[in-house]
Amino acid sequence: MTERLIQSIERAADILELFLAYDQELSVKDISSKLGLSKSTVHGIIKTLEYRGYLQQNKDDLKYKLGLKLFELGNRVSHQFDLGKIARPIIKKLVDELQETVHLVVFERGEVIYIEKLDGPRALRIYSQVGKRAPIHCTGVGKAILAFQEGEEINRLLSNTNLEPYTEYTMTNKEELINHLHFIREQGYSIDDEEIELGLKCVAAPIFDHHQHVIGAISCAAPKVRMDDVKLAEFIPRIQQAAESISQSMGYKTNPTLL
Amino acid sequence: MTERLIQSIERAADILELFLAYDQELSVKDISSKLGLSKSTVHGIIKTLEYRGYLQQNKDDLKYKLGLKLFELGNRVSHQFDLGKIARPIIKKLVDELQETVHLVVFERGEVIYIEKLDGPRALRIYSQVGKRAPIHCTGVGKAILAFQEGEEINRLLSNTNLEPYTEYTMTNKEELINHLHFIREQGYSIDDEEIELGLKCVAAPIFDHHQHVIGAISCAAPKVRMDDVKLAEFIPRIQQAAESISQSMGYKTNPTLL
DNA sequence: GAACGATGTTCGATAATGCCGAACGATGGA
DNA sequence: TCCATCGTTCGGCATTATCGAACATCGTTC
Repeated sequence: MTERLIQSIERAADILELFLAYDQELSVKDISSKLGLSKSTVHGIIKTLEYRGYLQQNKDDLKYKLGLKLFELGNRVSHQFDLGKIARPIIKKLVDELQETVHLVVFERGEVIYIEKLDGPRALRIYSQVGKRAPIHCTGVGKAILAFQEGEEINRLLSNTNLEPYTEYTMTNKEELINHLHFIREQGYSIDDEEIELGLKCVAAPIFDHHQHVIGAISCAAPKVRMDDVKLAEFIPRIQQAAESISQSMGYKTNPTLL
Repeated sequence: MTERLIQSIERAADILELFLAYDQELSVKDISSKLGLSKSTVHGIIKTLEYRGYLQQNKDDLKYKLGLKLFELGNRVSHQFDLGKIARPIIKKLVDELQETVHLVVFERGEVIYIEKLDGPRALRIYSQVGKRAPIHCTGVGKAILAFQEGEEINRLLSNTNLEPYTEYTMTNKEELINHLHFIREQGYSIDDEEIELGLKCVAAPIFDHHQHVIGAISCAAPKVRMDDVKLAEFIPRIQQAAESISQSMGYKTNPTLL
């Protein structure tokens, strides 16, 4: 596949995505030095993006930040997601039943992104945030998605990742992780036991589309102290059932030959 | 101001924004005919946008839709908005008090966009949607923002608008509207009485920043039947108070010489 | 208050590259 | 099987995005 990509659009994308990495206002100088482009080039791109509402300039310090047009577009994306629409009532019911925080993520192009988060009644401060990426190797949802990839996809995805240790319990050995993924695939759900954040435990199950491909996952997250074996035994079938019911709404048909 | 904008970025923006206008999947053909560009040009731009995650192709019908990268970026924008963060608890309190739906909008570059919406306990199906634009001439928030513009700004903004009638009560006469705006400015709040949707009544008040410029507005929306004069008299000071308290959090200082 | 530094903005020349038209490929329907 | 439709590739040309340098603007220092 010999792509012929358009340079200036890529540069515009580079600039926009710089704001994802830094999460602060950036000056022309900042951007040009970080990307290794001349000030005037960056200036031209930025002014175009500003003109179209993709960036906005702070009139006090002349620095730039992401603009409202992206808010508008981003919001439209979430409405496009049938998955979100279908899953919302099911997730709501799950939160009511389990009294804990539930997440919905989608998987696309090797990335796992939180698209819905419904807090349980009890407070829980955790990493996850709608719109942010989830690591694939140390979250319940990431591992659930990874485990159900077809063929060499697991290896491909893991070769692009460097198994960053978030806590002392994060699996950083590739062999070990792959074995663990096979186990997850057999049992049909995944557990994250303080692998991304100390004191946090999650149970997750994969969601499939009508092609039997994994398109996302849901998880229930709670402090480890509230997640004992009894609770776990109670939560697991609920989450699997919810995931299955979402999958069926996406057109997924249970295939007896697969398992 | 002799802008030197970058064509291919503008074209990319044109394509992305086409999805705002049509809200459906679009094919290469659709896009090229709607924009008057050759198929190959559109193809190049689209593939670049897809490569970067700004569009995604439906593998079944080869059509495109907005991609997850925009979701990620758009979500980051909303977090950038101090206004949203500051206003949320105040809005929540307002909904509790009034038991009706409250909106928060921002004003930027002539556009009014809903950035927060908190439903009251009683159901209410209305036009507004987070991320969508609000018309300026026939919504409470739009008129509140318009009324407090400086100098010739009102005329400039209205000259770009064609006062589209949404209902039989929408003001479509420019002179009449401008008089009405002066009145709103004097009384400090605006009312929308079935001007955008039959049966819907809103009260709105403007939000100012530390430069005394209007940066947004909040409104309370309810079915007209629930919004009688008694309720109105009760709601107006609450909404004005909430708006003022948000303004003060934004650094706004009440200026006695202004009123 | 003048000189300086740092950064944003403008401008002209040039080489790169994005654009179009035409051809090719793939798919589905008649 | 042929045809129609649409997505994709390719080569040549003219457009235009890029860079460096100059200019503007702001804040700071002495």
